[in-house]
Amino acid sequence: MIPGRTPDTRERLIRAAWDLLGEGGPGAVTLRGVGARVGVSRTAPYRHFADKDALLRAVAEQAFRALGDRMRTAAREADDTPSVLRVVLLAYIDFASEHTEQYRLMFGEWVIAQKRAEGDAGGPLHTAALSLFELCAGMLAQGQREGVIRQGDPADLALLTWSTVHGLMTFALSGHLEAKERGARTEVERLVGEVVEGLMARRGN
Amino acid sequence: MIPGRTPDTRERLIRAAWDLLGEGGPGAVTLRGVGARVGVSRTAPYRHFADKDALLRAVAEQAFRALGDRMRTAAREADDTPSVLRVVLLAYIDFASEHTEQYRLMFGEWVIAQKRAEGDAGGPLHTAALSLFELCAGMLAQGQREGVIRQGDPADLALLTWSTVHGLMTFALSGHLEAKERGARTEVERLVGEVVEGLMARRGN
DNA sequence: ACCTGAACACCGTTCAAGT
DNA sequence: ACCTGAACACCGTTCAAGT
Repeated sequence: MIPGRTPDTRERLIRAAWDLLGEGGPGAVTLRGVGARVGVSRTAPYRHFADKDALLRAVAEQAFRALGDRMRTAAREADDTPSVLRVVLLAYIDFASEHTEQYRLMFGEWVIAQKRAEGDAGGPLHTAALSLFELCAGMLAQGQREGVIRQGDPADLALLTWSTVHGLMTFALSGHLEAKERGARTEVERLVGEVVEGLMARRGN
Repeated sequence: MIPGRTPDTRERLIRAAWDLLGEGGPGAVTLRGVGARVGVSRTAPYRHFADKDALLRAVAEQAFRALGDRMRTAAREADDTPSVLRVVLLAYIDFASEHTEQYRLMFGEWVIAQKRAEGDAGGPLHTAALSLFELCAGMLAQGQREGVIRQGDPADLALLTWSTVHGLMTFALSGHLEAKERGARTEVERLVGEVVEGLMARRGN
């Protein structure tokens, strides 16, 4: 009688797609496989989602939510602004490293067409991405008020910072970075430190 | 009798795949379609490539070559170092904007598994990416010697710069950026300017 | 309201056979 | 050396039919 006590089919389909994606990449996510894992027929998902992309969109939304939660939780654990920035960015790359396939779903090639299918602005996918951006911009604006982050449009700083971290993550995941040095994770961590360093206000400026 | 006078089937298959990719995205590239465009059967490509991925790898290699040529040509048109940096980065985003699908092939999700299939290091895909990186690092090192680019490991600077530009491009192409303001191209151009600004040496440092 | 099974159109890939 | 046609296993998706 309590709604949501046992996960309904819709929720279980999303979970199954999430797991299959994480285990075997995009190629491993088939409606047949998702149905089988949940214990329904291969056409059952069509009762809950318009098509395969709609199911994957729900997975991406959940990934955005999980990443946002993780960043906000990390933010609560630090007190001063430069450290909170570093901690949040590290939480970001940790999520991307642990959930590689979900991360690629959020920012990869596939998502562009999906946002258009959602109606460009206003869709949950766009809202979720915007919320992450605003979290980042808000932290930078706070730091500027405290005088520890350098001047400039906080939206520009946030976009540039996010772009750099995303770019680093992309190169790390694609192996373009890995070849240079063993331990891509440590390498990215160090470079994120440099990014934060570059955001700090300079004495007398 | 002159070898390469008329393009052979292999070359025409690559060209057809490049065109289909550009016109309709990854979904439009099918071995059947490629064969049809060239005027051979759908199984003919297997006489020239091990499988579909091998054909796409050849397309990616050509894209890397085209991007490299474009950057080097742009570099020759500018004289002083700060301007050459800006010009080369703009050539980069121009290529990415004009050949969106090919650009995604070079740095998207697909390429990771491919590099592994190539044998991680030493493969043409990895060599091509490394060559672009070294072009960027070389320009920065030259600028440091001239005293116009700030201190730091040129490899780090190159990686951070490239990551930022690639990240900006990703967000622009994915529409995450586009929503904020009309004219994503102008926006990216302005932000690339900020990136170059951040690389300049500061007086007295 | 939710699920099923059969069917359809489309893939990549293999292989025996042709020139 | 290069190409072909038939065939196979696998997709997403539709639809009439069941409870």
